[in-house]
Amino acid sequence: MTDSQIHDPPETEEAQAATKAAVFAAAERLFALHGFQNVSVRDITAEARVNLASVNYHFGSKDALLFEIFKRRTSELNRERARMLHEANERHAGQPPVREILEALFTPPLRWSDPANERRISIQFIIRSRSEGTADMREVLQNDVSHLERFADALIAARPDLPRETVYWRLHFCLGMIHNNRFAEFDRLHHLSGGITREGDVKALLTRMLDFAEAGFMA
Amino acid sequence: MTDSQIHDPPETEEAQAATKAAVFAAAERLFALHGFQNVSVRDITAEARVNLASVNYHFGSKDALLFEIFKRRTSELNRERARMLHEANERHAGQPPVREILEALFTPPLRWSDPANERRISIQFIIRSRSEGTADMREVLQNDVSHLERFADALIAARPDLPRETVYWRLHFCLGMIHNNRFAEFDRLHHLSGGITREGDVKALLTRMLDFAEAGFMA
DNA sequence: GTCTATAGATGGATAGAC
DNA sequence: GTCTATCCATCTATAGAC
Repeated sequence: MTDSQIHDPPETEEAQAATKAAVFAAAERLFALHGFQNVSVRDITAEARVNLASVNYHFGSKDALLFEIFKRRTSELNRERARMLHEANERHAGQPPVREILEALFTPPLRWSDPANERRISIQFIIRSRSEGTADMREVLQNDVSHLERFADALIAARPDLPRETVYWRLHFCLGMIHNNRFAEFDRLHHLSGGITREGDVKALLTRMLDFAEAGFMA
Repeated sequence: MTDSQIHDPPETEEAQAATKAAVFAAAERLFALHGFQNVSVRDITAEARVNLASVNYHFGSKDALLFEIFKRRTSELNRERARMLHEANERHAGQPPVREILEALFTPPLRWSDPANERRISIQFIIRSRSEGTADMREVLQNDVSHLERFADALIAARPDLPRETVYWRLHFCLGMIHNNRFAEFDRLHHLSGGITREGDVKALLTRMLDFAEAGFMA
């Protein structure tokens, strides 16, 4: 009679996945906009229109949810960068010039930053995790540098005349350029420049960044 | 120091000033090392070895304490930068070259970053306030750009051939280079490079940053 | 002025009903 | 599985004793 609850109906499973996805999306958005510590589990579940216990049920804890968002987005970003670096290697028989290496480093986060891109918020989340991340995230950032090593090696090969130390520092400067692309900094620049900077034009911004960084590497 | 000219009970006044200074120093240090939201009033008063109520008595609230540290350190930094820019102007009859303008922008925060400098922690506090600051601080950062305007104007005058928009973006890139000089990023770079980068040598780092940024501006 | 004790508010996590 | 009610820890801020 009332056996319909014994077997998991497909609707339930879909509803479960939908709930988890809603929590994930709401959390990423709120964390990216307001900071990790300024967003409570209650804020997330309210935004996602699910019940309060959903975060702990689906992810274990608030920190585990944070970490899962972090892992997914960084691995996606690293994959895109690695693919572009691979393509640059293929185009140039394993010896791409500095500009194309930097292009593989800059393009993915800038493509995500496009106002038309649904991942626009994800890159803000990633940038924020660099300064506000939990101990888990900081440990990953600290130890998981294999992805960056490939870029460092490529740059060293492209500029064998430079001391390796110099190349590492210049890579550090380039990363700083990327990490400064936060909403708040864009707004500040917009204000400073009297409104003539248009951060929505990510294609133009990419060219600007490449011009600046490539010249810096050639010094 | 200049407050000692008021004639009141010396011991009490000194003790009061000492307590306030101890709270200020402990707060700045803990905030810089662990982040604003991760440090409680209890942590601060314990570190300063004063009673729990001291923060509210001397500063009004935790946020007001944060804001007071922020105001003092940023005004000190801005003053040093303005003085160096002024000196560069005097050396070059009001038309300093790009490198000397950038030198006035980079030198103060790097001088503070020296391991031998007692303000080493202050610059970490300032950098952190850019991403974790309260609404008060963000409003100041957003609206108080008069200090940066002088640098932007000087750069525009030094490169009149460039579109103004380009100069603003390149200034933004330079600020990103500075803001990326966090302890955590230094550690990561140290790890990535196999230990060959020495961030303690701030004089060398300043030269590296100037070489990179100047070349970027000449593109 | 200093300090203890506590109010008042919030947040993460969970038990238990359904 | 979902959701409500609640526990418990923690924090800021403050009242009141001294």
